[in-house]
Parts: sequence; structure tokens; C-alpha cells
Amino acid sequence: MLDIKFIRENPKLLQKACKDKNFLVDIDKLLELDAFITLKQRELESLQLERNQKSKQIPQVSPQEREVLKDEVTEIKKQMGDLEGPLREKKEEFDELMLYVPQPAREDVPVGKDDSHNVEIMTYGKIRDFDFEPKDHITLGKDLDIIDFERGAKLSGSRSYVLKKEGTLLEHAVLQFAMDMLEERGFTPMSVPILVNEDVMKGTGYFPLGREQAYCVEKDNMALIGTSEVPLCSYHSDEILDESVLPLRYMAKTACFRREAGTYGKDTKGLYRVHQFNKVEMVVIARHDKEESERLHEEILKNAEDLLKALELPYRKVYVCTGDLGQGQVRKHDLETWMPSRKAYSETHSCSTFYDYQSRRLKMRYKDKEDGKNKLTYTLNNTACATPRILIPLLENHQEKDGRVRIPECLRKYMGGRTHIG
RNA sequence: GGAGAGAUGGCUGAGUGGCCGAAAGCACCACCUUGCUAAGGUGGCGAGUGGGUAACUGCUCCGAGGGUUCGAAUCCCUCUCUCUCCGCCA
Repeated sequence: MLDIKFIRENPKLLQKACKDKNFLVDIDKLLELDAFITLKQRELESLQLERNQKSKQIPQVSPQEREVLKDEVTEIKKQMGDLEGPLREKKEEFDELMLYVPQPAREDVPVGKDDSHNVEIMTYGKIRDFDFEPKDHITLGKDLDIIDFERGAKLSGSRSYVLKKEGTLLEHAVLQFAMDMLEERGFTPMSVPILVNEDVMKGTGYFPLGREQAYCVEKDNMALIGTSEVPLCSYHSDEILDESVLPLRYMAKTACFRREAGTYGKDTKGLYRVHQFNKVEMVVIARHDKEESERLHEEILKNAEDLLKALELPYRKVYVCTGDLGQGQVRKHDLETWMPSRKAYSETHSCSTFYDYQSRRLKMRYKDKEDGKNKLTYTLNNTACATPRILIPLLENHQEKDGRVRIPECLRKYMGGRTHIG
């Protein structure tokens, strides 16, 4: 959520942001509501003042005067009542609308319609030139008997899968490797709920706009998270933190759930786009400082890059354009890992800066030592490692002519010393 | 699932109708002290949002939402959450 003051002062900028990010919000309507509320609020407050003053006098005056004052207060209350109804209605409308306003992208973010306009920044690693016909991960999974799509579908329908044997071990290995690496780099490991309430989904910006993407447990008014960013960011909601604890670096490995509504027919095969997956996520909660936020963005981005390097996977880094940014995101870098079967770099990591967008919704603040004021924190997050998607490049890039798959050095200690699958 | 207790400022915790946005302690900040020294003293210090250059000041907020009352942290109703005991159980 944005500061209404900022919107008042920059209506044009907001309109442009809505257009660039492709979010339809009626900013004029919002400002109209705001003006109405501000005006009526003041009227109401002056009536409240009058009421309070008269009420305070009552115990001090004579019984006759008391009755007069009571009548006066009753009259004031009637006037207040006339104001309160419409004011509340407009406020509700305003609050709801505010939840849909996107945060403008940083100035250097390329303007573009969708991910096809993302800008490549760099590539790392050499794309392998196979001297045999490489298999895709689906075939590899079947041949090595480590992925079972048929029975996955039997249990849970489309976009489901079962990992088995070394498939499971590889998944655990790569996730554990990511956690170990992050712990070494100062991230606090957390185990958090994956079933959360509405406030938490709203606070992190996934509701109301992303409601269609979430599995909701309506009976209990809860939702399954699509990423552990949700509980990690919300961990300190409604709190005023001590500045000295910032920046907080958190990580969690959780199951994640996405309905993938609106992606019918897209990436339907294999492990690329699935309803349930596991992810190690990094979340940083920082001071209200854009420069520091930028440094932290680079830091968590580098963590993910180092992970891909350790996994010996070629990747590229793209600067995500406005049209591919989320509602609250100011800027985002995706890491796309080379996937031979797709003959393309495809997204495996997503590193985002939010400034105070989430914190304002979450009411997450800290006391600034300099001026003693309470300020909203800044939040950032990045994927450390998401399975099974990362298994695609791992299996496909590291396959060998004899049908086996080489396990990268860094994962071997997590797989009982195995050097190969198969 | 059954029975009971509770929810107050960064924390602990008083407060059962106006003198309460709220005692006290802790923490924190400023200054003073510097041989009771991981101390002592004085003062400041809840959140949000308006008005004012400022001094200052209005309004709202004591889990959430309703109600009673001229007036509610305090009384009534509903909900949520927490704790204790019993039951069930990974």
C-alpha cells in the first residue's frame, strides 16, 4: 500500500504507474474519495470536540444546566450520526481501492508489456553442446525411475508429480544445500505456518488481487501460501522494532501452493509449472533507506547467483520490465537457468524490492535512533532454491551419454556421497 | 470437542463510569554525578491522524465489532485470539 499523501502529490505518476504495470485503478476516483473523507472528517472532528467539551462540563454544573447540556449533546450526536454513515461508507470504499493501487516502479526499470520485454543483464556459464541427443527431464525422470507423473496425476490431478528415490534425495539435497549456504551468510532459519489468515495474505500484497491464485480453506478463512515470503514478512507485523536489530535476514523452507489460474495450456508438461512445490526463500526486513535497500537487493541476488554457480548451471540475469512486476514491487531481477529441453533460459529465481509497500500494509515499523520517529521498514525477498523446478536444469544439464546424471560436487555430501544418479 | 481465566503503551503490570491516553517498574533518550559504580540523580518518553512557521493544539485508539450513557479501558452483547484443566491425537 502507498501513502495517500504521495498519491495526492503525484497523481500523474500514479496513473502512469498503473498503465506501465498494467493495473487498472481509478486514481481520480480514489482522490475524489480522499477529498470527501478529509473534508467530512474535519466536520466530524469539530462536532466531536464540541460534544467532548460539553460532556466534561456536565458533572460541574447545576442540575438544571445539566439537563440543558444533555439536550445539546444529544443534538450534536444527531448531527454526528448524519455525517458518520456516509463517511464510513466512503472510507470503506477508499480502503478497498487503496488495496489495488500499485507501487510505481523505480525510474530505471524498463517499461514493457510482459516478460518478453525484460532486459538481459548478463549470462553466466557455458551452454553445453551435447555430443548425443539429450533427453528432457520427463524422459530422464521416467528412465531413472525418479519422477512419476502418472501417479501424481492419479492422486492430485494435472500439474502434479511424485518424486522418488534419488529424485527425492536430490530435492532434499539441493534445498538443504541452499539452507546451509544461507545460514553461513547470516540468515536466520525459520519454520513458519503455510496455512495463514487473510490479514497476512493482504498484508504482504497477495490479497485481494491474487486471490484467484491461492488455495483458500474457506471453512476456516485461511489460505495456503504461494511462498514463505508471506509468513516471513508478516512475522513482525504490527510491531515496532528496535532499529539495532535491522536488517533482519530470514529464510524458510516451506511447501508452496499455487492454483496457476489463467495458465491453462501453458507449461502443462513436466516439473516446470506445478501446483505444489518446495522453496527456500530469503526475506530481508530493513531500515527505511533506499540505498541500503539497494545494497541488500544486490546481496540477496548474489546469494542466488552463487547457488546456481555452485550447482554448475548456466544462467542469465534479467531486469524485469514494468509489465512483469508485481503490484508492490519496485524492481525485480529474475535469474533464469538454462533448460536444454526448453532450449531457453527459464525463471528459477525472482529477487524483489518493495520499499515500504508491504510494511505499510503490515504496520511493521521501527524506531529511528536519529530522530526518534517511527518509520516503516523496507522489505525485500528472493528465491534461494525452488524445487522441483530447479531439478529440470539439474537433470537436463548434467545428464551423460550413458543415461546417468552427474551430481554436482556441492550436493554429493547430501546424497550419501553419490556422484551419479543411475 | 467440554470447563474456566484473560487480552491495557517497546516489555511487565495497575486501573470497575467523568479527576485516565492511562499509576508503577523495566527498557530507551537527554543532561548531571563519578569511589555505594554492570551504580546514583533530574527530566523526557504510547500509537495513528489533522491544524499551526513554531510554541502549541484537535480527533481517534486500552484485542475486533456493535450497544447502554450527556460521558466507557471500566457496564452489556457478538466475534477473534491467548492461557489453564479435561478429552482426543501427529
